[in-house]
Amino acid sequence: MLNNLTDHIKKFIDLSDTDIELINLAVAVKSVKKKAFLLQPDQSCKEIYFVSQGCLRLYFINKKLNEQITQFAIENWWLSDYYSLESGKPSNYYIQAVENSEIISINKNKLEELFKKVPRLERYFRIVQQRAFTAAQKRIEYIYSFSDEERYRNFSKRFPEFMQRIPQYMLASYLGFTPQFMSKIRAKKD
Amino acid sequence: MLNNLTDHIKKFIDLSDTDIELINLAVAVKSVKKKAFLLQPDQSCKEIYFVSQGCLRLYFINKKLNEQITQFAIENWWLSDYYSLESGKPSNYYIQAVENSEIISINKNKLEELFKKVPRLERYFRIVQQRAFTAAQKRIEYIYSFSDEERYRNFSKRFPEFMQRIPQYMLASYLGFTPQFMSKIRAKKD
DNA sequence: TGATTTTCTTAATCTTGATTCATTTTTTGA
DNA sequence: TCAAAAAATGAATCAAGATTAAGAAAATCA
Repeated sequence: MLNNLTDHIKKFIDLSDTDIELINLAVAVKSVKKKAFLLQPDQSCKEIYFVSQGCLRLYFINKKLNEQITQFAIENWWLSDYYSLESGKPSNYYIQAVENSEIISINKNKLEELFKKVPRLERYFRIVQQRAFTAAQKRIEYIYSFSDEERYRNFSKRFPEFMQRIPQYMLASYLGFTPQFMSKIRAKKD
Repeated sequence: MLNNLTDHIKKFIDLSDTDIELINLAVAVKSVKKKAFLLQPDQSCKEIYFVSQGCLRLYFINKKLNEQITQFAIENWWLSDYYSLESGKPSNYYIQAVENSEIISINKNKLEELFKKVPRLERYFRIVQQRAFTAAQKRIEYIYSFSDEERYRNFSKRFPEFMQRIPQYMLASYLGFTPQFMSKIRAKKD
């Protein structure tokens, strides 16, 4: 549903019918099956992804050869490897669908053209980026404030619905500890 | 020097002389003595800060009553508590000068007015926020990729000049470990 | 629906970095 | 310039969470 994107944008800026048409011409809608990849290491990232429906994860393989998830994206979130996108360098990351998902993508160059045609979109993305940055900061604050066990309990209190949607080992990875440790703390009390 | 700010902006977007005037009218320049505070907990954060000269740090007091630094800002970096800024809620953070510094501040409301007069600034801040987010992501990647010792060695290789500017205990705090542990790994080899 | 793959659990041992407490070195400011 | 405060070091003990190695339970799919 293309509307999911423009509806989201309308929460932050006004859009004329022409604006909406221009946006819809610039984007592409993809149905992505669970476990399918939108980005793999050594590809350079050319697009940003808006989750219209479903869930994506961003992860890399660390030195111990485990998957390390650094972000999830659910409905109304953007996801990309901005480092690769900006630098043009090959990514270290995978972007993979955690569920069957509907994704709206915009190519980097098309987005630049779109900014020229609809300059107010700069404002929308400024706000979106600021929020993403704020969330990343909060995450760093949490990492340094709480023990792994506390972060797990905290997360399960704050996002009980989301926990239903993903396997536990993915949450363990996102929180930065092993599935074994997660079992241990879950066994204590839940 | 007001020029430091407009010069930085000009790296990303074109500015007319009028734009520059409007920007300079909206901002305030402050000389900030080492250890002076720009923000303290329970105040709500009303401004964003651009470091024209010097160094700022953003930190909070964690549950163990230690200072936890989450960001530094040196020349040409912006710093703020965006969470407090956006929500209007009282901050949990201190923003403090690490060195005698020259800081250019913009009040939140003045910035909104300025965006109306110079809409291209939305683009500048979009790019700045995207880079800040990318840096925060990289930081999270590092936290989960490397041991504390590896992160220390990594940091000292990548930013030798910056390490000269700040006390070691601040770097230990930023990297998330104790000064004692830092002494230990420095003693091994340097 | 049964076989295979994926996910979760348990337990023993090991490691990294915290804690505590004391001392030394460096910086600052009156 | 010297006293006080701030910063860095050292060593002993401790704890959170990793690792390793099974095995059990759930989900998937042909």
